Amino acid sequence: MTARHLVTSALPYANGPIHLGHLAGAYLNADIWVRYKRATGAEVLFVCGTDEHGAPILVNAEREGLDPASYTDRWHAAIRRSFELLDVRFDVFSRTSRPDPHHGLTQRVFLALLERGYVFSQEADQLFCDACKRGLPDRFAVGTCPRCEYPEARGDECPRCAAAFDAVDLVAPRCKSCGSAAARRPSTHWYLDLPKLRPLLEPWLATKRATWRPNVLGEVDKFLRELKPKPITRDLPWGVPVPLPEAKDKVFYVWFDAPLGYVSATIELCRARGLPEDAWRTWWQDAGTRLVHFIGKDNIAFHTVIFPAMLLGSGEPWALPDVPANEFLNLEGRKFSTSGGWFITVDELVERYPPDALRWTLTRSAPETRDAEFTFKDLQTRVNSELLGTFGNLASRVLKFVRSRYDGRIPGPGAALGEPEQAALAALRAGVEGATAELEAFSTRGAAARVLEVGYAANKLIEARQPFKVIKDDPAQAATTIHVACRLLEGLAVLLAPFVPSTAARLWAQLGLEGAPSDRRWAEAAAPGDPSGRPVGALDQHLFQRIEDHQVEAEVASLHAKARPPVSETTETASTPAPAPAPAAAPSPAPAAAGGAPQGKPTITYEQFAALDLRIARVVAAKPLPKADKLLELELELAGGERRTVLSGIRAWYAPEALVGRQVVYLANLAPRKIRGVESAGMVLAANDADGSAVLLLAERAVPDGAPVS
RNA sequence: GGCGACGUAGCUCAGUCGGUUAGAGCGGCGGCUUCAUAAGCCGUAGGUCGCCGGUUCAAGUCCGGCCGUCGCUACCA
Repeated sequence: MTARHLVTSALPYANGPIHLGHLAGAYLNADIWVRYKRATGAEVLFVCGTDEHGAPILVNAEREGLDPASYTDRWHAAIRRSFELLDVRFDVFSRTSRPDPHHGLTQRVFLALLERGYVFSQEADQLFCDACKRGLPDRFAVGTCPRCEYPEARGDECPRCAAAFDAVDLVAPRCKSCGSAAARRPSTHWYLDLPKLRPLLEPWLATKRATWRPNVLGEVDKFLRELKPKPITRDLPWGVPVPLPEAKDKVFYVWFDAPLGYVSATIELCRARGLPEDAWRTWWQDAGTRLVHFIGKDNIAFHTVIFPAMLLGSGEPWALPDVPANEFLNLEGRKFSTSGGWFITVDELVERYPPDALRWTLTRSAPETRDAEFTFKDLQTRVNSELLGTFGNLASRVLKFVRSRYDGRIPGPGAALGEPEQAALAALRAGVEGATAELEAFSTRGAAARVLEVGYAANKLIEARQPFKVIKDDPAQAATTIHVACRLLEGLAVLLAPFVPSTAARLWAQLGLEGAPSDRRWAEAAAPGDPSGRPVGALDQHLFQRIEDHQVEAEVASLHAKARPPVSETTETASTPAPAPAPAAAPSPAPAAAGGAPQGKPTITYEQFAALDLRIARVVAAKPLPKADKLLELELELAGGERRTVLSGIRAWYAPEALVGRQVVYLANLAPRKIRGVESAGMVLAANDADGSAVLLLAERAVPDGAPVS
């Protein structure tokens, strides 16, 4: 078995708080696994850090009037603190915005890939609109479909024949906004040639098929089927610069540099420890190291295909990972939604509950095989019934008995071990074995269940022997039982340590042991030492505190109070003062959203503005468009009962029935466009919120339908 | 819409390679116990394993179709 392990947790994107869903998905399980591995004597490095590049951070920083560096400073600090509060202890928690070593490393890997032919640049003609004086991304170009000659094809796809192509393939391309003919200008982009890397990738993946989870393999296969070159450069002022003279003003796409953040964090740590400059290679480029990426299901393709492809293609002997990806955690029956207010931050929960209560609950409900659920009722059950009822009460009943009947010293075995004692010790050994097997398969949830079973067995021993009763007639027997129970508690402290570290340490002290349970080797949990005669420690504090019904009710109520209704009603104005800007924090590395910053557009004349036929229109009917997740088909009424059908991509944020009767702002003279088989006449105006959600512009008070807007 | 994962007791979830009467915890009901934090232990009720079809001596498990949930992706004039 490999004794050196490099463990990573997905780099959180530095634009929002960490919530329970993130924790359960990729951080807590990693922390537990690392603690377990260390207890087996393995050498482990646990690295993480914030992912700080990409357009969303740039945009959000701008909105708050901050430069991206100070913006990410804030979130980096907040996220780091949240992990500390829950005792998730990384060896290093870095950030991808540090030029040294992160930028240098990223550039070096890029150059290696380039040199070996796995990155190619394409000086593709990019469409430019000279009238608008800007480049035309796919979406802003229209033209004639090269395949079916449909005259209104979009830049990337033909709505009629469904052909996919590049904007420059369009026949007679023109600018979508002003309609003038588009010019071509060469522009260079760099691509990671994934199809070319496939031969390196597949032999390695083949070795993983037997052990990886089905959810992971499913994503891998899906991604491999559609493997195509991926662009790795962008025109942004924030990111790792592309180290080529011809790539001035270009940076790497955030997904390219982010996973290398794992490596740069390692380099940073080695430096901080004063090791030689190449020491990090022991962790990343030595056959004796096992690499494990803990991530959520949204990140699978990046960690199983793209990042390994980058490493393989660079020609250095990189370690390649195992990828235990979790599914998602829901909260009280709904998805976590930062923008919808349906979330709880770690910081806020730690004010009311001990970290260990949260760690245990999240572990027991971890979404290892499918989406799972966190509820406060569940927290209560797991704390009251499992932690307190099974473990806490066990410690209490046994140790207090030692205190009161044996003068505070653990008795030696007064008699030979009987069947119940043997059975209990066998259960402990089985627990160690079972938990080990689960952990080796990356199931912290399964392992916790096995530890719980040891607790059950210990309680059964007490019931079977009734030492509190037997002590009168057969003191030797009672002493034997209590002696064995103390050994079980010692084993349990070792087993519990990765899951509930601070509680395990307190139990350790209550047992009168020196040091900490994490000092003890994991396998030795099965055979605790002889505690005879050892004085127990202070018992003035219970291991766990009960969670009362009223607490559960209060939590659920306050969650509902701060939540916006899911998709039911249009948001009322003028209420929430929009406190913390909290766009969804995607566990990352993830690709940046494609939508770039709405850069300031060129000044236009009044005539140009007046060319827009803006009007107020009443929504008289609304229904989801079939086969489209985002689109709503709206029936609008203008003056004199004139009706228009318009499509709008707001389905995620507005329930159709809630829109009927509302007066929206409508652009009436936009060229009609057929989408998904339905012709949309014009568009309804909406603002884009920080998290990308749409907020409709509505008439502040009722006006006649069709009223002009100017 | 395409692709993927999932759908098991009132609730939360286990079920390895197809193999006897499908399991656990919580909740319900009945009992025991009082060392212990109203904690513990025993027993019991409760399931058409989403639906339909197929393969097989045998299907919760494999295959196909359908429905539902979630994710990725497309649509967001």
